[in-house]
Amino acid sequence: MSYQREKILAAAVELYLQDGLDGFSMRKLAKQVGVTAPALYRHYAGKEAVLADVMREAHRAFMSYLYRAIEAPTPRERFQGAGERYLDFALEHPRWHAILYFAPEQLGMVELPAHIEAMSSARHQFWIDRVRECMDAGILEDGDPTQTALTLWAHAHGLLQLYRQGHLQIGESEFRALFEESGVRLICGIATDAFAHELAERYVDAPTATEA
Amino acid sequence: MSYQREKILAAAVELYLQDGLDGFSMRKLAKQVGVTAPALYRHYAGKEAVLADVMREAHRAFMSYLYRAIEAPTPRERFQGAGERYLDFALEHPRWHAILYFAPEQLGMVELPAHIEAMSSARHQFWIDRVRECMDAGILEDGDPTQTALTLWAHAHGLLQLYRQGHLQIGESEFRALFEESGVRLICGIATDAFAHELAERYVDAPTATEA
DNA sequence: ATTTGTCACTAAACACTGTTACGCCCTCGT
DNA sequence: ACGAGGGCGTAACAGTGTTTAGTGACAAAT
Repeated sequence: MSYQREKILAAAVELYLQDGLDGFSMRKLAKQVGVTAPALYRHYAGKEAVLADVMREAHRAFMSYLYRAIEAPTPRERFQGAGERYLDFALEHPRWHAILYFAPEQLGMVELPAHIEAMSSARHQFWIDRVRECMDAGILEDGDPTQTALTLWAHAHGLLQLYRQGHLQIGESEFRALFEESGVRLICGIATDAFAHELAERYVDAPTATEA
Repeated sequence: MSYQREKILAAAVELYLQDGLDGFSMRKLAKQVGVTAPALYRHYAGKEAVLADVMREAHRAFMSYLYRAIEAPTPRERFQGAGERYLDFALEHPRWHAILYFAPEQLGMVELPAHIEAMSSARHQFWIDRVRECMDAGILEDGDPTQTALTLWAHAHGLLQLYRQGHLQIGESEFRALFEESGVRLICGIATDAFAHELAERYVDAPTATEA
């Protein structure tokens, strides 16, 4: 990893955080580094390679947020803390959060690079671990932690996506409250007991939220 | 609404569905219509205006899917049917589903046009109505239907987003099953009874999923 | 019947974009 | 001292959204 490549990456991160994905161009990046655009191609194969590295930095930043939560003493606090760190990261660094979930084609790729896929899987695994230890602690209903974690992930990700794109016409503090309330709803379930019982009979593998 | 404008819109829809947002250019569109690019500007203010109309068509197509579900006789069937139509639309017409949730900046806008916001709100209202009548029918726990609908919407949207972007490494049929199972988990809740009780005490407004 | 005016269109251009080919220069190893 | 190679700049290509200026046709008005 040459010195110049690191310099380019640092400038790319700064440029992306400042101007977003649409405002990110190789010529702007070159100007910020202090060279002409073609010079960048000595160190990076193309724009997509630069953005892949920026994505990697975003993953790292995100991970550093999440891993702060595992210092808490109990599974429940780790679980809740991770949720809070997730929300903090997304709201404090919206551009970094956004790049984590850009479709490959938006970045000019056909598929995400392997090392990005790996970090994405690691993140997923983090949630699975949080869910599993909560199941072991008797806080979450037993079941496949992978699936339960996915349900949680999808819900949190979906809420953030809707907020970030303006589909929810509310401010940040209201959204924080809404995020928490919606999470509670997801954890407690939204069905009446009668309906939950009926569903539990039909989907035997599903967590029941019942038992008398 | 002139004849030529309709012709341009039809070509734009075709071009978008074929080549996606990245492959969509004013020059390609002009070629498909049979004119040169600047001619388009007599009928549309710019690319963003064309895309806004394409978005409107996508909303209409989506609505036509959703509204098929309200023919069912019971609230529960309408609710479940709407969920199925939602999934059908997203999987059968991924490009049309995608444009519904593109960020304004991706389309070169600062904010979504008012008529798009309106259709988005109408869609949200559709879900609120489904939730409300399920609450009235005693299938879903009483509460603010707006909030419960949002929880459901976020979950479904998040799952689809994750699937569409390849974060879930599975095929379509597996995803359909996963989508349904995750929905059941959301409706029944993922917490144990003890934890759900505790949460319900702290968040008095939240649905309880308890009561003996 | 001639003029006027409006409307849709084309050609050319501007300011961008990502990327490549070519040539220059400087440094490093021999 | 001298070749080799790496880093860089210039110019260029193909593409983008958009604007300006000019052309032609056709309808309305005098």
